[in-house]
Amino acid sequence: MALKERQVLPVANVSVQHYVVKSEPEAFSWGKLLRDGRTRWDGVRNYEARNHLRQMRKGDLLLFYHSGTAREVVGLARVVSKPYADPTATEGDWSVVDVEPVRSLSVAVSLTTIKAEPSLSNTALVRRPRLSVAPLTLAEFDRILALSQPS
DNA sequence: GCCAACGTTGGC
DNA sequence: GCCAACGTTGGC
Repeated sequence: MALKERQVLPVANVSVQHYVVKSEPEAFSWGKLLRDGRTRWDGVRNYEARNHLRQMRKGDLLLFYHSGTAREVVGLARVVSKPYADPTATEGDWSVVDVEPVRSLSVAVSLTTIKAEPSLSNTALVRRPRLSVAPLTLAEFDRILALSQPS
């Protein structure tokens, strides 16, 4: 099932990297990204998260997670720019990428579901709850997408 | 709303 | 360079 998913993605090759990005829906929601069609993923002020942003390439795939009240993965997005300097930063050395939605997940995958899944016990969502931009292995990415398929 | 986790800052 | 204080994030 996850394989079938990947076949319909616009960019599907082995060099694609996978990440999870978080946002509180009150601050910036998946729905807003769908409406806007594209956004600049700015405001990251954590070095580890920034370094992940800097490693991103065009075509990399992002799971979009709602933190705070929702606590679920709700969408699939992709990186559509190289990393570049965050124009909202008044001091310091921060980076952004531009992001576009690919599609909403059929069923949102809750943090509860993710925590109950043994194969996902090492994900940043479980182990690094405060890290807002984190890499996923292909297996983790595929597993979360598989959990989003209605049975 | 609380608080644990944890990253950052600044005094020494 | 250590570490206490502080601020922020995000789960509960």
